[in-house]
Amino acid sequence: MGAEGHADGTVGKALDVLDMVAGFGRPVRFSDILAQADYPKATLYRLLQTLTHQGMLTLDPETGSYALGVRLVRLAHAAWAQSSLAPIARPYLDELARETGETIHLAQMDLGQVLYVDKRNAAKPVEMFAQAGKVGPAYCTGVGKAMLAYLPPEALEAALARQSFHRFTPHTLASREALLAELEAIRKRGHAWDAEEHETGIICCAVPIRSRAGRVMGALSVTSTTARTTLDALGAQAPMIKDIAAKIAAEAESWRFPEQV
Amino acid sequence: MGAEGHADGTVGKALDVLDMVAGFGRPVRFSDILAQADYPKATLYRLLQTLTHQGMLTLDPETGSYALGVRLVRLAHAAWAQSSLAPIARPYLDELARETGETIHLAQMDLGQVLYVDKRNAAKPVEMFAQAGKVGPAYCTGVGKAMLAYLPPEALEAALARQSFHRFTPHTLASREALLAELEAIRKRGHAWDAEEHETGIICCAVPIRSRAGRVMGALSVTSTTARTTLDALGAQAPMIKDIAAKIAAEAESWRFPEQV
DNA sequence: AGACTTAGTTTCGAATAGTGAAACCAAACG
DNA sequence: CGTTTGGTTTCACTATTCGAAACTAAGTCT
Repeated sequence: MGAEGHADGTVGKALDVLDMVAGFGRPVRFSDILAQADYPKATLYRLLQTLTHQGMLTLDPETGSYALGVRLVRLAHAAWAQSSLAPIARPYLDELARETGETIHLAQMDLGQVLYVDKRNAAKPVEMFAQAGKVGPAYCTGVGKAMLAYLPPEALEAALARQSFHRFTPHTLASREALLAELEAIRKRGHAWDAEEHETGIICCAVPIRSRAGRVMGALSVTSTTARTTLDALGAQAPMIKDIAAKIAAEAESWRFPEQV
Repeated sequence: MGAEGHADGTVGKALDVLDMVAGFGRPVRFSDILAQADYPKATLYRLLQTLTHQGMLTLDPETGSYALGVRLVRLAHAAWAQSSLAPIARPYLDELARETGETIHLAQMDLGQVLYVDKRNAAKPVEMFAQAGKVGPAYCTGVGKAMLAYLPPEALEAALARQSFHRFTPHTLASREALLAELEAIRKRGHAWDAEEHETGIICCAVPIRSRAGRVMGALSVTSTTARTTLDALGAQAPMIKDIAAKIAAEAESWRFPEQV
Protein backbone atom coordinates (compact mmCIF):
# COMPACT_ATOMS: atom_id res chain seq x y z
CA MET A 1 0.00 0.00 0.00
CA GLY A 2 2.33 2.71 1.23
CA ALA A 3 4.80 3.88 -1.36
CA GLU A 4 7.72 3.08 0.91
CA GLY A 5 8.61 0.75 3.78
CA HIS A 6 5.76 -1.47 4.89
CA ALA A 7 5.26 -0.29 8.45
CA ASP A 8 3.07 -2.95 9.94
CA GLY A 9 0.70 -2.00 12.70
CA THR A 10 0.69 0.86 15.11
CA VAL A 11 4.00 -0.14 16.59
CA GLY A 12 5.65 0.06 13.21
CA LYS A 13 4.33 3.53 12.67
CA ALA A 14 5.40 4.67 16.10
CA LEU A 15 8.92 3.38 15.54
CA ASP A 16 8.90 4.97 12.14
CA VAL A 17 8.17 8.31 13.76
CA LEU A 18 10.87 7.67 16.31
CA ASP A 19 13.41 7.08 13.56
CA MET A 20 12.23 10.23 11.91
CA VAL A 21 12.82 12.33 14.99
CA ALA A 22 16.21 10.68 15.42
CA GLY A 23 17.00 11.46 11.82
CA PHE A 24 16.66 15.17 12.29
CA GLY A 25 19.47 15.13 14.78
CA ARG A 26 18.03 18.05 16.67
CA PRO A 27 14.85 18.92 18.55
CA VAL A 28 11.98 19.22 16.08
CA ARG A 29 8.60 20.84 16.17
CA PHE A 30 5.36 19.10 15.32
CA SER A 31 5.10 20.61 11.88
CA ASP A 32 8.66 19.62 10.94
CA ILE A 33 7.72 16.02 11.45
CA LEU A 34 4.35 16.48 9.81
CA ALA A 35 6.02 17.75 6.67
CA GLN A 36 8.32 14.76 6.51
CA ALA A 37 5.94 12.00 7.48
CA ASP A 38 2.93 11.24 5.40
CA TYR A 39 0.66 10.48 8.26
CA PRO A 40 -2.41 12.61 8.73
CA LYS A 41 -2.09 15.36 11.30
CA ALA A 42 -4.25 13.77 13.95
CA THR A 43 -2.60 10.38 13.62
CA LEU A 44 0.88 11.80 13.91
CA TYR A 45 -0.22 13.84 16.86
CA ARG A 46 -1.45 10.79 18.72
CA LEU A 47 1.66 8.83 17.83
CA LEU A 48 3.89 11.56 19.20
CA GLN A 49 1.79 11.79 22.30
CA THR A 50 2.08 8.09 22.94
CA LEU A 51 5.83 8.08 22.41
CA THR A 52 6.25 11.05 24.69
CA HIS A 53 4.05 9.50 27.31
CA GLN A 54 6.22 6.40 27.08
CA GLY A 55 9.43 8.30 27.61
CA MET A 56 10.83 7.53 24.18
CA LEU A 57 10.49 11.19 23.30
CA THR A 58 10.52 14.30 25.41
CA LEU A 59 8.53 17.40 24.64
CA ASP A 60 10.20 20.61 25.71
CA PRO A 61 7.20 22.66 26.81
CA GLU A 62 9.01 25.96 26.27
CA THR A 63 9.90 25.48 22.63
CA GLY A 64 7.27 22.87 21.86
CA SER A 65 9.84 20.64 20.25
CA TYR A 66 10.34 16.92 20.49
CA ALA A 67 13.64 15.21 21.19
CA LEU A 68 14.63 11.62 21.85
CA GLY A 69 13.89 10.56 25.39
CA VAL A 70 16.10 9.11 28.05
CA ARG A 71 14.38 5.77 27.94
CA LEU A 72 16.21 5.18 24.70
CA VAL A 73 19.57 5.77 26.32
CA ARG A 74 18.67 3.29 28.99
CA LEU A 75 17.60 0.72 26.44
CA ALA A 76 20.70 1.43 24.43
CA HIS A 77 22.93 0.64 27.32
CA ALA A 78 21.31 -2.75 27.57
CA ALA A 79 21.51 -3.24 23.82
CA TRP A 80 25.19 -2.48 23.72
CA ALA A 81 26.05 -4.51 26.78
CA GLN A 82 24.03 -7.40 25.46
CA SER A 83 25.11 -7.28 21.85
CA SER A 84 27.18 -10.41 22.14
CA LEU A 85 30.13 -8.80 20.39
CA ALA A 86 30.77 -5.35 21.78
CA PRO A 87 31.46 -5.97 25.44
CA ILE A 88 33.49 -9.08 24.73
CA ALA A 89 35.54 -7.43 22.03
CA ARG A 90 36.48 -4.46 24.21
CA PRO A 91 39.78 -5.74 25.58
CA TYR A 92 40.74 -7.20 22.20
CA LEU A 93 40.16 -3.90 20.48
CA ASP A 94 42.37 -2.24 23.06
CA GLU A 95 45.04 -4.80 22.38
CA LEU A 96 44.79 -4.42 18.62
CA ALA A 97 44.91 -0.63 18.90
CA ARG A 98 48.02 -0.84 21.06
CA GLU A 99 49.75 -3.28 18.76
CA THR A 100 49.02 -1.51 15.51
CA GLY A 101 48.76 2.08 16.62
CA GLU A 102 46.01 2.50 14.06
CA THR A 103 42.27 3.12 14.17
CA ILE A 104 40.21 0.01 14.89
CA HIS A 105 36.58 -0.55 13.97
CA LEU A 106 34.15 -3.16 15.18
CA ALA A 107 31.01 -3.40 13.06
CA GLN A 108 27.87 -5.44 12.59
CA MET A 109 25.49 -5.83 9.68
CA ASP A 110 22.24 -3.94 9.82
CA LEU A 111 19.86 -4.35 6.92
CA GLY A 112 22.53 -4.13 4.28
CA GLN A 113 24.29 -1.32 6.06
CA VAL A 114 27.31 -1.33 8.30
CA LEU A 115 26.71 -0.39 11.90
CA TYR A 116 29.81 0.61 13.81
CA VAL A 117 29.54 -0.82 17.28
CA ASP A 118 32.84 0.23 18.78
CA LYS A 119 35.96 2.05 17.79
CA ARG A 120 39.49 2.76 18.93
CA ASN A 121 41.24 5.79 17.67
CA ALA A 122 45.00 5.98 17.32
CA ALA A 123 45.10 9.49 18.74
CA LYS A 124 42.30 9.62 21.28
CA PRO A 125 42.57 6.44 23.37
CA VAL A 126 38.96 5.33 23.75
CA GLU A 127 36.44 7.29 21.81
CA MET A 128 33.28 5.34 21.60
CA PHE A 129 29.66 5.91 20.90
CA ALA A 130 30.38 9.43 19.83
CA GLN A 131 31.39 7.66 16.67
CA ALA A 132 30.10 4.21 17.40
CA GLY A 133 26.44 3.72 16.58
CA LYS A 134 26.90 5.34 13.22
CA VAL A 135 25.91 3.59 10.05
CA GLY A 136 27.71 3.48 6.74
CA PRO A 137 27.51 1.76 3.36
CA ALA A 138 28.48 -1.90 3.07
CA TYR A 139 29.66 -2.16 -0.53
CA CYS A 140 32.57 0.25 -0.20
CA THR A 141 33.95 -0.26 3.26
CA GLY A 142 36.33 -2.92 4.48
CA VAL A 143 34.11 -4.22 7.24
CA GLY A 144 31.10 -4.14 4.94
CA LYS A 145 32.72 -6.23 2.25
CA ALA A 146 34.22 -8.63 4.77
CA MET A 147 30.74 -9.36 6.07
CA LEU A 148 29.05 -9.49 2.68
CA ALA A 149 31.60 -12.01 1.47
CA TYR A 150 30.52 -14.58 4.03
CA LEU A 151 26.76 -13.97 4.09
CA PRO A 152 24.47 -16.85 3.11
CA PRO A 153 22.96 -16.41 -0.39
CA GLU A 154 19.53 -15.11 0.64
CA ALA A 155 20.95 -12.63 3.13
CA LEU A 156 23.51 -11.46 0.57
CA GLU A 157 20.76 -10.95 -1.97
CA ALA A 158 18.73 -8.90 0.51
CA ALA A 159 21.79 -6.84 1.38
CA LEU A 160 22.78 -6.28 -2.25
CA ALA A 161 19.30 -5.01 -3.01
CA ARG A 162 19.88 -2.27 -0.50
CA GLN A 163 23.21 -1.00 -1.82
CA SER A 164 23.15 2.35 -3.55
CA PHE A 165 26.43 1.80 -5.45
CA HIS A 166 27.18 5.48 -5.31
CA ARG A 167 30.68 6.22 -6.64
CA PHE A 168 32.40 7.99 -3.73
CA THR A 169 35.89 7.86 -5.23
CA PRO A 170 37.47 6.68 -8.49
CA HIS A 171 38.18 3.37 -6.73
CA THR A 172 34.65 2.66 -5.57
CA LEU A 173 33.22 -0.63 -6.83
CA ALA A 174 30.10 0.91 -8.20
CA SER A 175 28.30 -2.09 -9.62
CA ARG A 176 26.84 -5.31 -8.42
CA GLU A 177 29.09 -7.33 -10.71
CA ALA A 178 32.31 -5.65 -9.63
CA LEU A 179 31.33 -6.16 -6.02
CA LEU A 180 30.48 -9.84 -6.48
CA ALA A 181 33.85 -10.46 -8.12
CA GLU A 182 35.56 -8.69 -5.24
CA LEU A 183 33.63 -10.75 -2.68
CA GLU A 184 34.90 -13.89 -4.41
CA ALA A 185 38.45 -12.53 -4.13
CA ILE A 186 37.92 -11.78 -0.46
CA ARG A 187 36.81 -15.33 0.22
CA LYS A 188 39.98 -16.58 -1.52
CA ARG A 189 42.21 -14.14 0.31
CA GLY A 190 40.51 -14.48 3.68
CA HIS A 191 40.34 -10.76 4.33
CA ALA A 192 38.96 -7.62 2.70
CA TRP A 193 40.64 -4.41 1.62
CA ASP A 194 39.30 -0.96 1.43
CA ALA A 195 41.50 0.56 -1.25
CA GLU A 196 40.32 4.17 -0.99
CA GLU A 197 36.87 3.07 -2.07
CA HIS A 198 34.93 5.20 0.35
CA GLU A 199 37.26 8.09 1.06
CA THR A 200 40.38 9.09 -0.80
CA GLY A 201 43.51 8.44 1.22
CA ILE A 202 41.81 6.04 3.60
CA ILE A 203 42.68 2.36 3.40
CA CYS A 204 41.90 -0.56 5.61
CA CYS A 205 42.19 -4.27 6.13
CA ALA A 206 39.13 -6.04 7.49
CA VAL A 207 38.22 -9.57 8.50
CA PRO A 208 34.85 -11.10 9.33
CA ILE A 209 34.03 -12.42 12.79
CA ARG A 210 32.29 -15.73 12.29
CA SER A 211 30.78 -18.30 14.57
CA ARG A 212 31.95 -21.89 14.39
CA ALA A 213 28.84 -22.63 12.35
CA GLY A 214 29.98 -19.98 9.87
CA ARG A 215 27.40 -17.34 10.72
CA VAL A 216 28.69 -13.79 10.25
CA MET A 217 28.55 -12.01 13.58
CA GLY A 218 30.46 -8.90 12.64
CA ALA A 219 33.75 -7.61 11.31
CA LEU A 220 36.94 -6.10 12.58
CA SER A 221 39.19 -3.68 10.76
CA VAL A 222 42.43 -1.77 11.02
CA THR A 223 42.27 1.55 9.21
CA SER A 224 45.06 3.84 8.13
CA THR A 225 45.96 6.40 5.49
CA THR A 226 47.97 6.18 2.29
CA ALA A 227 50.20 8.87 3.78
CA ARG A 228 51.23 6.60 6.58
CA THR A 229 51.29 3.12 5.12
CA THR A 230 50.36 0.86 2.20
CA LEU A 231 47.87 -1.91 1.63
CA ASP A 232 50.68 -4.46 1.58
CA ALA A 233 51.98 -3.29 4.93
CA LEU A 234 48.48 -3.50 6.36
CA GLY A 235 48.13 -6.93 4.81
CA ALA A 236 51.10 -8.14 6.81
CA GLN A 237 48.97 -7.65 9.88
CA ALA A 238 46.07 -9.65 8.51
CA PRO A 239 47.05 -12.85 10.36
CA MET A 240 47.05 -11.02 13.68
CA ILE A 241 43.69 -9.42 12.96
CA LYS A 242 42.26 -12.77 11.96
CA ASP A 243 43.60 -14.29 15.11
CA ILE A 244 41.90 -11.69 17.24
CA ALA A 245 38.67 -12.00 15.30
CA ALA A 246 38.74 -15.72 15.98
CA LYS A 247 39.26 -15.14 19.68
CA ILE A 248 36.34 -12.73 19.82
CA ALA A 249 34.15 -15.19 17.94
CA ALA A 250 35.08 -18.02 20.25
CA GLU A 251 34.41 -16.06 23.38
CA ALA A 252 31.16 -14.67 22.04
CA GLU A 253 29.93 -18.18 21.33
CA SER A 254 30.93 -19.73 24.60
CA TRP A 255 28.80 -17.07 26.23
CA ARG A 256 25.50 -18.45 25.11
CA PHE A 257 25.50 -21.90 26.57
CA PRO A 258 26.22 -21.34 30.25
CA GLU A 259 22.99 -19.31 30.40
CA GLN A 260 20.94 -21.70 32.48
CA VAL A 261 20.55 -19.12 35.29
CA MET B 1 -7.24 -1.92 34.71
CA GLY B 2 -3.74 -3.41 34.79
CA ALA B 3 -2.43 -4.02 38.27
CA GLU B 4 0.82 -2.24 37.48
CA GLY B 5 2.14 0.47 35.13
CA HIS B 6 -0.55 1.84 32.84
CA ALA B 7 0.81 0.80 29.47
CA ASP B 8 -1.40 2.69 27.06
CA GLY B 9 -2.11 1.17 23.70
CA THR B 10 -0.25 -1.40 21.71
CA VAL B 11 2.84 0.76 21.49
CA GLY B 12 3.06 0.89 25.24
CA LYS B 13 2.85 -2.86 25.47
CA ALA B 14 5.44 -3.36 22.79
CA LEU B 15 7.87 -1.03 24.53
CA ASP B 16 7.08 -2.77 27.77
CA VAL B 17 8.14 -6.04 26.22
CA LEU B 18 11.25 -4.38 24.87
CA ASP B 19 12.20 -3.20 28.33
CA MET B 20 11.57 -6.66 29.59
CA VAL B 21 13.94 -8.24 27.11
CA ALA B 22 16.49 -5.56 27.92
CA GLY B 23 16.03 -6.29 31.59
CA PHE B 24 17.14 -9.88 31.27
CA GLY B 25 20.51 -8.74 30.08
CA ARG B 26 20.94 -11.84 27.95
CA PRO B 27 19.21 -13.55 25.05
CA VAL B 28 15.89 -14.94 26.20
CA ARG B 29 13.54 -17.54 24.91
CA PHE B 30 9.86 -17.03 24.34
CA SER B 31 8.81 -18.80 27.50
CA ASP B 32 11.19 -16.77 29.68
CA ILE B 33 9.39 -13.64 28.63
CA LEU B 34 6.01 -15.28 28.87
CA ALA B 35 6.66 -16.19 32.48
CA GLN B 36 7.64 -12.64 33.35
CA ALA B 37 5.05 -10.71 31.36
CA ASP B 38 1.41 -11.14 32.10
CA TYR B 39 0.27 -10.93 28.54
CA PRO B 40 -1.48 -13.92 27.06
CA LYS B 41 0.66 -16.21 24.98
CA ALA B 42 -0.72 -15.20 21.61
CA THR B 43 -0.53 -11.50 22.34
CA LEU B 44 3.05 -11.68 23.48
CA TYR B 45 3.90 -13.74 20.47
CA ARG B 46 2.52 -11.14 18.12
CA LEU B 47 4.25 -8.36 20.00
CA LEU B 48 7.58 -10.11 19.76
CA GLN B 49 7.03 -10.79 16.11
CA THR B 50 6.32 -7.17 15.40
CA LEU B 51 9.35 -5.97 17.33
CA THR B 52 11.55 -8.49 15.59
CA HIS B 53 10.16 -7.58 12.22
CA GLN B 54 10.92 -3.96 13.06
CA GLY B 55 14.52 -4.66 13.93
CA MET B 56 14.18 -3.70 17.56
CA LEU B 57 14.74 -7.32 18.49
CA THR B 58 16.58 -10.11 16.75
CA LEU B 59 15.60 -13.73 16.89
CA ASP B 60 18.51 -16.13 16.75
CA PRO B 61 17.04 -18.95 14.70
CA GLU B 62 19.48 -21.48 16.13
CA THR B 63 18.69 -21.02 19.78
CA GLY B 64 15.26 -19.48 19.30
CA SER B 65 16.13 -16.66 21.63
CA TYR B 66 15.42 -12.99 21.38
CA ALA B 67 17.98 -10.25 21.90
CA LEU B 68 17.91 -6.50 21.44
CA GLY B 69 18.26 -5.50 17.82
CA VAL B 70 20.68 -3.20 16.12
CA ARG B 71 18.02 -0.65 15.32
CA LEU B 72 18.02 0.12 19.00
CA VAL B 73 21.74 0.77 19.00
CA ARG B 74 21.32 3.08 16.05
CA LEU B 75 18.52 4.97 17.75
CA ALA B 76 20.49 5.07 20.93
CA HIS B 77 23.43 6.65 19.24
CA ALA B 78 21.17 9.40 18.04
CA ALA B 79 19.60 9.73 21.47
CA TRP B 80 22.93 10.09 23.16
CA ALA B 81 24.38 12.45 20.57
CA GLN B 82 21.22 14.52 20.67
CA SER B 83 20.63 14.49 24.40
CA SER B 84 21.57 18.12 24.73
CA LEU B 85 23.86 17.47 27.66
CA ALA B 86 26.08 14.51 26.93
CA PRO B 87 27.99 15.57 23.84
CA ILE B 88 28.42 19.12 25.07
CA ALA B 89 29.59 18.06 28.48
CA ARG B 90 32.25 15.72 27.10
CA PRO B 91 35.22 18.09 27.12
CA TYR B 92 34.18 19.56 30.46
CA LEU B 93 34.06 16.15 32.05
CA ASP B 94 37.53 15.49 30.74
CA GLU B 95 38.70 18.73 32.25
CA LEU B 96 37.07 18.04 35.60
CA ALA B 97 38.51 14.55 35.69
CA ARG B 98 41.98 15.88 34.98
CA GLU B 99 41.73 18.63 37.60
CA THR B 100 40.34 16.48 40.38
CA GLY B 101 41.75 13.08 39.53
CA GLU B 102 38.50 11.61 40.78
CA THR B 103 35.56 9.82 39.22
CA ILE B 104 33.09 12.12 37.48
CA HIS B 105 29.44 11.39 36.78
CA LEU B 106 27.00 13.14 34.50
CA ALA B 107 23.40 12.19 35.12
CA GLN B 108 19.86 13.03 34.09
CA MET B 109 16.50 12.42 35.74
CA ASP B 110 14.43 9.57 34.40
CA LEU B 111 11.08 8.98 36.06
CA GLY B 112 12.33 9.48 39.57
CA GLN B 113 15.48 7.54 38.92
CA VAL B 114 18.96 8.70 38.12
CA LEU B 115 20.26 7.85 34.68
CA TYR B 116 24.01 8.04 34.28
CA VAL B 117 24.72 9.54 30.90
CA ASP B 118 28.48 9.76 30.95
CA LYS B 119 31.33 8.98 33.27
CA ARG B 120 35.03 9.54 33.72
CA ASN B 121 36.98 7.18 35.82
CA ALA B 122 40.09 8.20 37.69
CA ALA B 123 41.92 5.04 36.73
CA LYS B 124 40.65 4.16 33.27
CA PRO B 125 40.74 7.34 31.20
CA VAL B 126 37.47 7.26 29.28
CA GLU B 127 35.15 4.46 30.18
CA MET B 128 31.73 5.25 28.89
CA PHE B 129 28.55 3.50 28.10
CA ALA B 130 29.82 0.33 29.63
CA GLN B 131 28.82 2.09 32.81
CA ALA B 132 26.90 4.99 31.36
CA GLY B 133 23.28 4.21 30.63
CA LYS B 134 22.84 2.60 34.00
CA VAL B 135 20.12 3.73 36.35
CA GLY B 136 20.24 4.19 40.08
CA PRO B 137 18.11 5.52 42.93
CA ALA B 138 17.63 9.28 43.30
CA TYR B 139 17.08 9.68 47.05
CA CYS B 140 20.45 8.39 48.12
CA THR B 141 22.90 9.55 45.49
CA GLY B 142 24.55 12.93 45.14
CA VAL B 143 23.37 13.59 41.61
CA GLY B 144 19.89 12.38 42.49
CA LYS B 145 19.47 14.70 45.43
CA ALA B 146 21.01 17.62 43.56
CA MET B 147 18.33 17.27 40.89
CA LEU B 148 15.47 16.58 43.28
CA ALA B 149 16.32 19.72 45.22
CA TYR B 150 15.60 21.94 42.26
CA LEU B 151 12.64 20.14 40.70
CA PRO B 152 9.35 22.03 40.44
CA PRO B 153 6.76 20.88 43.06
CA GLU B 154 4.68 18.60 40.82
CA ALA B 155 7.73 16.89 39.33
CA LEU B 156 9.23 16.48 42.78
CA GLU B 157 6.02 14.92 44.02
CA ALA B 158 5.98 12.48 41.12
CA ALA B 159 9.62 11.61 41.71
CA LEU B 160 9.16 11.16 45.46
CA ALA B 161 6.30 8.78 44.85
CA ARG B 162 8.74 6.54 43.01
CA GLN B 163 11.43 6.37 45.69
CA SER B 164 11.77 3.10 47.51
CA PHE B 165 13.60 4.56 50.52
CA HIS B 166 15.49 1.37 51.00
CA ARG B 167 18.16 1.75 53.70
CA PHE B 168 21.38 0.83 51.89
CA THR B 169 23.72 2.01 54.64
CA PRO B 170 23.33 3.42 58.17
CA HIS B 171 23.59 6.90 56.60
CA THR B 172 20.81 6.47 54.03
CA LEU B 173 18.01 9.02 54.35
CA ALA B 174 15.29 6.44 54.46
CA SER B 175 12.21 8.59 54.77
CA ARG B 176 10.39 11.21 52.82
CA GLU B 177 10.73 13.71 55.67
CA ALA B 178 14.45 13.25 56.13
CA LEU B 179 14.93 13.64 52.39
CA LEU B 180 12.83 16.80 52.16
CA ALA B 181 14.83 18.38 54.98
CA GLU B 182 18.04 17.47 53.19
CA LEU B 183 16.77 18.94 49.92
CA GLU B 184 16.11 22.19 51.76
CA ALA B 185 19.68 22.12 53.08
CA ILE B 186 20.98 21.46 49.57
CA ARG B 187 19.17 24.51 48.22
CA LYS B 188 20.75 26.60 50.99
CA ARG B 189 24.20 25.17 50.43
CA GLY B 190 24.01 25.14 46.65
CA HIS B 191 25.33 21.62 46.28
CA ALA B 192 24.53 18.10 47.45
CA TRP B 193 26.57 15.56 49.36
CA ASP B 194 26.48 11.84 49.28
CA ALA B 195 27.74 10.96 52.73
CA GLU B 196 28.02 7.20 52.29
CA GLU B 197 24.27 7.02 51.78
CA HIS B 198 24.32 4.53 48.96
CA GLU B 199 27.53 2.64 49.51
CA THR B 200 29.76 2.59 52.56
CA GLY B 201 33.04 4.34 51.94
CA ILE B 202 31.79 6.22 48.88
CA ILE B 203 31.24 9.95 49.14
CA CYS B 204 30.53 12.59 46.56
CA CYS B 205 29.78 16.20 45.92
CA ALA B 206 27.14 16.97 43.29
CA VAL B 207 25.63 20.07 41.71
CA PRO B 208 22.60 20.44 39.48
CA ILE B 209 22.90 21.64 35.89
CA ARG B 210 20.14 24.17 35.38
CA SER B 211 18.92 26.26 32.48
CA ARG B 212 18.71 30.01 32.85
CA ALA B 213 14.97 29.57 33.41
CA GLY B 214 15.78 27.25 36.30
CA ARG B 215 14.79 24.00 34.70
CA VAL B 216 16.84 21.02 35.91
CA MET B 217 18.68 19.53 32.96
CA GLY B 218 20.95 17.15 34.85
CA ALA B 219 23.61 16.94 37.50
CA LEU B 220 27.35 16.65 37.76
CA SER B 221 29.30 14.99 40.53
CA VAL B 222 32.80 14.26 41.77
CA THR B 223 33.01 10.96 43.61
CA SER B 224 35.69 9.65 45.91
CA THR B 225 36.21 7.35 48.88
CA THR B 226 36.53 8.01 52.59
CA ALA B 227 39.92 6.31 52.38
CA ARG B 228 41.22 8.99 50.06
CA THR B 229 39.51 12.20 51.12
CA THR B 230 36.79 13.81 53.24
CA LEU B 231 33.53 15.56 52.51
CA ASP B 232 35.06 18.88 53.49
CA ALA B 233 37.94 18.45 51.09
CA LEU B 234 35.48 17.57 48.33
CA GLY B 235 33.43 20.60 49.32
CA ALA B 236 36.38 22.84 48.61
CA GLN B 237 35.97 21.88 44.97
CA ALA B 238 32.29 22.73 44.90
CA PRO B 239 32.84 26.18 43.37
CA MET B 240 34.79 24.68 40.49
CA ILE B 241 32.17 22.00 39.90
CA LYS B 242 29.44 24.64 39.97
CA ASP B 243 31.38 26.72 37.53
CA ILE B 244 31.67 23.84 35.10
CA ALA B 245 28.00 22.95 35.53
CA ALA B 246 27.13 26.53 34.65
CA LYS B 247 29.30 26.40 31.53
CA ILE B 248 27.64 23.18 30.40
CA ALA B 249 24.20 24.65 31.02
CA ALA B 250 25.03 27.80 29.09
CA GLU B 251 26.39 25.92 26.11
CA ALA B 252 23.50 23.48 26.11
CA GLU B 253 21.04 26.33 25.98
CA SER B 254 22.74 28.36 23.30
CA TRP B 255 22.42 25.28 21.15
CA ARG B 256 18.72 25.52 20.67
CA PHE B 257 18.25 28.89 19.10
CA PRO B 258 20.55 28.83 16.09
CA GLU B 259 18.46 25.95 14.74
CA GLN B 260 16.82 27.72 11.83
CA VAL B 261 18.51 25.44 9.24
C1' DA C 1 -8.53 46.69 14.95
C1' DG C 2 -10.22 43.29 12.05
C1' DA C 3 -9.25 39.69 8.52
C1' DC C 4 -6.18 36.03 7.36
C1' DT C 5 -2.63 32.76 7.88
C1' DT C 6 -0.06 29.24 10.59
C1' DA C 7 0.54 25.77 14.34
C1' DG C 8 -1.30 22.71 17.37
C1' DT C 9 -5.27 20.18 19.72
C1' DT C 10 -9.78 17.90 20.08
C1' DT C 11 -14.00 15.36 18.34
C1' DC C 12 -16.36 11.39 16.71
C1' DG C 13 -18.36 7.80 13.67
C1' DA C 14 -16.28 4.33 10.75
C1' DA C 15 -12.83 1.07 9.97
C1' DT C 16 -9.14 -1.52 11.40
C1' DA C 17 -6.03 -3.70 14.07
C1' DG C 18 -5.28 -6.01 18.32
C1' DT C 19 -7.03 -9.51 21.50
C1' DG C 20 -6.71 -13.98 23.65
C1' DA C 21 -9.08 -18.68 24.37
C1' DA C 22 -8.42 -22.53 22.26
C1' DA C 23 -6.79 -25.56 18.86
C1' DC C 24 -2.74 -27.10 16.77
C1' DC C 25 1.98 -28.73 15.66
C1' DA C 26 6.54 -30.46 16.69
C1' DA C 27 10.04 -31.90 19.56
C1' DA C 28 11.62 -33.84 23.72
C1' DC C 29 10.57 -36.86 27.42
C1' DG C 30 9.29 -40.95 30.04
C1' DC D 1 3.86 -44.61 22.18
C1' DG D 2 1.30 -41.58 25.20
C1' DT D 3 2.48 -37.29 27.46
C1' DT D 4 4.52 -33.07 28.56
C1' DT D 5 6.77 -28.85 27.10
C1' DG D 6 7.53 -24.95 23.96
C1' DG D 7 6.04 -22.52 20.19
C1' DT D 8 2.74 -21.09 16.27
C1' DT D 9 -1.78 -20.36 14.08
C1' DT D 10 -6.90 -19.57 13.93
C1' DC D 11 -10.80 -16.79 14.42
C1' DA D 12 -14.82 -14.42 16.29
C1' DC D 13 -15.12 -10.37 19.22
C1' DT D 14 -14.22 -5.76 20.44
C1' DA D 15 -11.31 -2.13 21.93
C1' DT D 16 -8.12 1.02 19.41
C1' DT D 17 -6.81 3.61 16.09
C1' DC D 18 -7.91 6.31 12.08
C1' DG D 19 -8.34 10.76 9.96
C1' DA D 20 -11.55 14.43 7.96
C1' DA D 21 -13.07 18.20 9.87
C1' DA D 22 -14.01 21.44 13.33
C1' DC D 23 -11.75 24.24 16.68
C1' DT D 24 -8.46 27.20 19.39
C1' DA D 25 -4.63 30.14 19.89
C1' DA D 26 -1.12 32.80 18.16
C1' DG D 27 0.95 35.41 15.01
C1' DT D 28 0.87 38.55 10.34
C1' DC D 29 -0.67 41.50 7.26
C1' DT D 30 -3.44 45.67 5.69
